[in-house]
Amino acid sequence: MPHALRTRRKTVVPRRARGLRTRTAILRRAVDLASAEGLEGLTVGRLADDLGMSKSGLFAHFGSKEELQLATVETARQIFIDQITRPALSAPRGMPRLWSIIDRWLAYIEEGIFKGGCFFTAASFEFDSRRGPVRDRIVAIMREWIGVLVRALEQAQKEGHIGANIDVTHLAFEIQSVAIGGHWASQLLDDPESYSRSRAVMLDRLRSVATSRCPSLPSSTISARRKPLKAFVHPALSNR
Amino acid sequence: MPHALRTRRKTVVPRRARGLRTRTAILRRAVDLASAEGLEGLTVGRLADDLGMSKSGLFAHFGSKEELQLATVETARQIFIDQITRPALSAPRGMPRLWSIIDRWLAYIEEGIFKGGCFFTAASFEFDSRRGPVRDRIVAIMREWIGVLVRALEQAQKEGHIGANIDVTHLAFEIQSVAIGGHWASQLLDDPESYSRSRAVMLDRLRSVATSRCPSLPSSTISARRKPLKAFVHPALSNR
DNA sequence: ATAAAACACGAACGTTCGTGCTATTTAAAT
DNA sequence: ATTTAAATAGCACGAACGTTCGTGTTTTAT
Repeated sequence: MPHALRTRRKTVVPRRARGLRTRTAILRRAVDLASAEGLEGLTVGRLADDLGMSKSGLFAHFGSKEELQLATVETARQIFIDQITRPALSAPRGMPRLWSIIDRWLAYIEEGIFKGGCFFTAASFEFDSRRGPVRDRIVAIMREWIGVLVRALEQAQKEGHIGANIDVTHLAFEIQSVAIGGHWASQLLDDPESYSRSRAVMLDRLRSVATSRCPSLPSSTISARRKPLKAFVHPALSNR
Repeated sequence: MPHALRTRRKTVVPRRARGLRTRTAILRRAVDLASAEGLEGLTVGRLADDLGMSKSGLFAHFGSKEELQLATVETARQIFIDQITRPALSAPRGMPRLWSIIDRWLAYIEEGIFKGGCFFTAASFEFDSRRGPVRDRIVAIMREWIGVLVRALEQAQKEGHIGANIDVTHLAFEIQSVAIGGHWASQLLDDPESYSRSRAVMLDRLRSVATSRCPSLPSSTISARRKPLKAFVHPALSNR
């Protein structure tokens, strides 16, 4: 809901121990709420009630809703790094590290900690047709994420784990697409197998580009027949 | 914005020539606006201004915002059927028809008629964490769409165009994922090659499951090196 | 031509939102 | 213990939203 005169306040800088603690608590809750109801659906009043504090008290920590959203995005990014990309660095370069990233990502979502699935997938589609700093930040983080995938693939190529003729950008796009597809099937269609489906597809794709020098990947689960997605056939198309 | 007591008005039934004409004009514009700014971002006042009529005058055609949203969704579905699935029926069953569906879908989006890309992709992610009739309808239409893909794949299998051991549900999920991925790359990252990327991936996947009896598919554009997705590398991950 | 029905408009409603201003509480520093 | 600044609360605002209502205007039916 854009205001006629958007007054954007600067971030509130001076902060002591207590303030920093509540600020952290606010943001932790904000990420959770925003993953479920979006960064815009996350209202100041709602968030304040949820934490048992006043609207204005909470608001004072950020100075504007936009700053709150930016801080929430930053917090989500930090969680993602702590839970997924950084731990994956302990895996050997190349395919093992790539798979570690993917597997941790899927496992983290599958745990269902955030009701709304992947925070950034939701944020991507919420802000893809808007303007301003929040969108810009989300775009930058998503480019960063694609960069992580591409780099891991390039390393796998350099290690000889995947063929030298493989277009890694292409493959990164496929991986990202299937990840988003999992979000879609899970959140919209309530498909309980959505993420295992994503995992299986990614595994299949990676296996198809792997060389004999590639360290072993987890055993494929594709061969096992899985339940079909529930689907209705459009009447106009049912007549052969 | 949920009201304490949601008063849901019945649809306004009695309608004659003039009313039907303006109603059609409203919905045509509504689909366009909603594809860009979402079904919720589509406000009654905004839409009315856009069409040079009064809020209340427009509102009277639907009785509630929810009914307006439902009618908009229905209109979008009809456009989709008219532009994509129905014309594709003229192609021979099996792989040609499947590719006709996919190609028309991508071509229609690529024309950029709707600023917000694919209406249903946007709507899917906007309503995936909500409740109510609008979400339910979107889910049903998406299941219908998956059904179209699965059925086309099954026919291709029956015609011997693709291998009998192929899991068509799996493949339909991949196709849908890559389509959504194209939307993502186009709308969020402003990647001008996004949809041609989607097309290339789908073509590649279909080619990999095609038999020798499969009628020819368009020539692949994959081999040609394409520009990489713009990406930054996360500092924490740049250290090997 | 006239009555009835359908359509459109303007003004106002109640609510929710982000935001600003001022007072009060809390915790740290002296 | 007193001072001082940060942290929170209380209250009110203007704007935008969906919605209602009374009234005028156009179209259709008789």
